[in-house]
Amino acid sequence: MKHKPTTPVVLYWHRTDLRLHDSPALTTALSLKPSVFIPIWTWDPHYVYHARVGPNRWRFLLDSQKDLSKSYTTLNPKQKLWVVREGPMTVLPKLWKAWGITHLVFEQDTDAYARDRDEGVMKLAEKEGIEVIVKVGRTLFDPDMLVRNNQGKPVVSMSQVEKAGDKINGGRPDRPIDAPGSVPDPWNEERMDLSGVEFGGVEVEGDLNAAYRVEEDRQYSRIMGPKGDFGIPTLEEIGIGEDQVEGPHRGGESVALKILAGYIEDEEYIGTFEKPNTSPAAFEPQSTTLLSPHLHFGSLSVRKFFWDVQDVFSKRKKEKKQNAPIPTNLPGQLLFREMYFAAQAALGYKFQRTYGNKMVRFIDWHLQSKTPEELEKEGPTAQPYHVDSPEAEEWFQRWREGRTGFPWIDALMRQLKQEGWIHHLGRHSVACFLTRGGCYVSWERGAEVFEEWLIDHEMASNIGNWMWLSCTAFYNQYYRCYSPISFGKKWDPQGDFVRKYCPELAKFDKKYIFEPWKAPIADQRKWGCRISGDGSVESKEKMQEQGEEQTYPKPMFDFDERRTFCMDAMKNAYSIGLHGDDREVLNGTWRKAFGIDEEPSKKKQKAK
DNA sequence: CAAAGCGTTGAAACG
DNA sequence: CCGTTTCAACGCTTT
Repeated sequence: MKHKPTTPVVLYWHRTDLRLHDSPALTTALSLKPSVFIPIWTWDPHYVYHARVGPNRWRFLLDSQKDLSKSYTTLNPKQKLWVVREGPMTVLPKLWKAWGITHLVFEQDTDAYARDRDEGVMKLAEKEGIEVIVKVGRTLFDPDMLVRNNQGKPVVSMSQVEKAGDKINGGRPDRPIDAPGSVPDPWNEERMDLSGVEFGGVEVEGDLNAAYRVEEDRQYSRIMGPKGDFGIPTLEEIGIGEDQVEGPHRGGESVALKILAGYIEDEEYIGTFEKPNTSPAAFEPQSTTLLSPHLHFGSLSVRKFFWDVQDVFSKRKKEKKQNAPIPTNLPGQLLFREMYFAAQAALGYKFQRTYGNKMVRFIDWHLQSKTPEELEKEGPTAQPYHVDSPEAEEWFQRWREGRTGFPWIDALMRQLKQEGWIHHLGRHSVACFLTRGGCYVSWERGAEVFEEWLIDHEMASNIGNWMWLSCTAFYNQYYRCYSPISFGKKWDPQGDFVRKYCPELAKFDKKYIFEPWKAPIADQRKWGCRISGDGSVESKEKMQEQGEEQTYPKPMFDFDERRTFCMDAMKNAYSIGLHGDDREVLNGTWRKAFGIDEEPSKKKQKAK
């Protein structure tokens, strides 16, 4: 039998659980009565260079880390969040050795990369004789358990989630746990110092976020950080200029708890909240809670959110007040999250893409992802998709940059880029527009843009929602299509939302605000903005030479024409009925099934 | 104007 | 006659 030290030296590994309240893993770690307790964050180069992360999310993460670190220091002046700069697989064994660690504790993570990483770490720890404790705390239910309760299949509907959830504690997640009132000391300064430990270096090749680095990247030089103090990275170290971070949304557990408490106080809001009735055009304040980024970084516990809302529901029920029903109410929103986590858990890496994914319908989109084999051949700097149509590529770029010429779409995309958040229904609008209701571009392109810009980016929810909106999984009523004109008018009848994010249209009458190209040229002149060109820098400059100060692009296509095209194409693709794991998709012969594998000359003949 | 698909239900068929 | 299986019809899909 192995000798167990009586005084545990506990390494607590924070990842997407940047909080002290309701953390089963942290509570367990402290219940070991550690003689030494070291809460760390590993600044993982995988996330830094190989996940798409825009400036707003970087700041949100740094906010969250700073807030947590401060909370630790408040509990114990010797404590903070100790940030180490290196990949976990190489740096953790160094820490175990240098600090004489006996226990490693962390919260179960959810996406495929994180689960692989954790499995690797656990194997290493076992070899080194470190005891590892993992607790579920990121979701209401253990996603693996939801899958097991659904006959091992990914859950694809709300009723399946409820049924599978009912088998766990009768559908009632555990109540939240209080934050600790104290934390033990780390080692003394001398023993904490890792100056003598060799820095392993990092692989920077294929940096997906290189475009944001306007300053020198100084994140990695030593394990203890450039200042040697285990400090939280700064935006300057990451190479991001302050002026790139425009959004108003800030991170941190104390911010999250304050926001939640504010909503909980408003019992009418909590009790009557129905997502479909909240406006995607509302800003300052927005119509939903905006707690999603806090759920992502774990600065808010989902169980705390769930039970605080349930308690308001119970109170209202006693008072004989109606509560909004599942799935449109707040708990329902959290259950959708569970559905996506469980689908991800069931499929692993395959969940993230079409290729090899049995749950996702195959559609002959433009800008299809390259296969893993193609990407392997082309190396880490490869373009991730095929440009099968220069026109579709142009549409995709214009969508991304908010210059489609449809003000509703452009306002949303600009809000997304500037602030890192848009309302759920706004996401529906732009996602439908890019895929089945406009551009007919692969949902995987859209998911990559959302991954980059959303401060609340969560792999499972992002991928799941893109499948939903593109009608490739979870949802299939492709004939229900969002119109960028009438849907905008419905939610923003005065056009205020459009005017805020497309300020060049600020003076346009509401009659034309969603279709500015229909405004007479005299009015366009009067309102100080000509509808012309494609919104690119070149096209704007050209107009300026002609004396037009401001321009807004013409619509990049006729929407009704595109809607008809897309619906016919979706109907065709549905009737062909391929899925991501079908042979034709894996070996590229799907083109034949769709009749687009022929030589161009043959195709022309056929068209006649 | 209709397009899809899942789960439920209840009647009919079956053994 | 009864219990079981099958299948078509129907209602519901967060927006």
